[in-house]
Amino acid sequence: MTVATLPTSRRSASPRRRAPQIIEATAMVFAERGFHGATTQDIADVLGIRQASLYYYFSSKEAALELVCLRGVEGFFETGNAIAARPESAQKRLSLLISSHLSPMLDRGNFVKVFLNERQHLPAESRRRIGRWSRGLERIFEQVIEEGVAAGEFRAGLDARLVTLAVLGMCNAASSWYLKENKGVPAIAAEFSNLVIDGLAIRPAKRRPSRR
Amino acid sequence: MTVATLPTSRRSASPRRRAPQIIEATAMVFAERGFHGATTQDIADVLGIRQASLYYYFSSKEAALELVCLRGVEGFFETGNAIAARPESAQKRLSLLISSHLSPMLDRGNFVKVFLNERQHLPAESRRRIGRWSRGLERIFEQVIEEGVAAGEFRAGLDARLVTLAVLGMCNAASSWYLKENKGVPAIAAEFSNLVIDGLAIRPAKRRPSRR
DNA sequence: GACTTATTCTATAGGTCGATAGATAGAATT
DNA sequence: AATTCTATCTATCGACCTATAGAATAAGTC
Repeated sequence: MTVATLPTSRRSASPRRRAPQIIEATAMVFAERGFHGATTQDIADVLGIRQASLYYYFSSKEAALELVCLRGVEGFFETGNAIAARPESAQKRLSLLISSHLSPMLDRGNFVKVFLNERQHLPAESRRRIGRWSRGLERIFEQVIEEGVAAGEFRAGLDARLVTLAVLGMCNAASSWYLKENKGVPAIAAEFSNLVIDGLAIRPAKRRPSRR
Repeated sequence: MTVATLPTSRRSASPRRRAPQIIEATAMVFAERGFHGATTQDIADVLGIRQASLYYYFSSKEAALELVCLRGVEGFFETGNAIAARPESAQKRLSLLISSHLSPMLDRGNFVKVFLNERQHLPAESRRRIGRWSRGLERIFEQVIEEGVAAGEFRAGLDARLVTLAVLGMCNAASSWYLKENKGVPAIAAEFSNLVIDGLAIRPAKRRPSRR
């Protein structure tokens, strides 16, 4: 005995080299069929391995969901915060928020989708932990909108909470159709920004006496 | 033969009197846990009956989902069409569309929620059938928006498809938070309409600085 | 009160799925 | 060459869940 084989701290060939692929496949399957609708067999099929082999990479199906969800939210809050803190107009910052909220759909669409649709199935603890991130992001939007009102950029009297929910709902919905529709993320972001900032109606000549 | 015992056409005490309650409970459970996350036992528990007794009311869990989804979409298309056909401005009609799209959440929130989130798990045939309704509604929004552009009410150059998806995403998202937030449907509809028609920004007071 | 119809029950078959245990093949390390 | 570590495999258990079959009860109806 004696120390014999040092607990092998650094060494090792390269542990879990395939982990990224495994979690990618998991995200894909969860995104497609939902957490409860998907079986671990489905995931294994995508990877071409046996169902039981997955448990080398995660300890339970729920743990796998948590991994996917985490990669689905990571970054949102931080970049949101950074944008909100910029010394620019509320309009500009809101546009940037919308754009940055949409952009992860390019490279992590499945992760985001799973986070949005399946986080309710997380075990209580991690659900609440992840829920905090979510609410934090809402507050960022809400605050920028309120600042816009205070600065006289946005209409007075609007309900910042409702507007926040509207904008986030609009953006989040994109995760369910952006693959089918053939629109680039920048185009979507631009159209959404225009809609939120300026609306659909034409500016000048407000409301002509409805002369038909 | 002869007529013997008339196939009991009218008579009978009153068949499936409890059916409405059963489907209501089903909608509630599906809305809460999702189709695959919910068990027929969960539904039975809500009703205080045995799991197997449910099969007197529906022939399979999937059939139950279809019933719920149908009540979740019914009416949307018809009332949408009626609104689109009115002889009013595109602005007004779009506002009405938004409002009528939100109102079923008052009395059939769970059905709408299940339709939105779980319809993907319907068997192929009914999913496509129900999908037609959905796409029909999208086209109604899209067309009203295009008419608004043609009539010079809405900005030229906007992407009617993207705007439609934005508006519907915004409205549909409400099904997931309208119970937690304490906002009345009319207030939500008003805020959303204002947002979509006029946007957040204050008009640069081009002409006539709205009297003060 | 006999009969019929509506509703719920008991019991269980049959299938699927998540998870564990232990073996094995191959690569890297010593 | 021997050893260690990574990754996957085989085999299987137990739990849960949908759905069926048929009995039992309740609620009218004649």
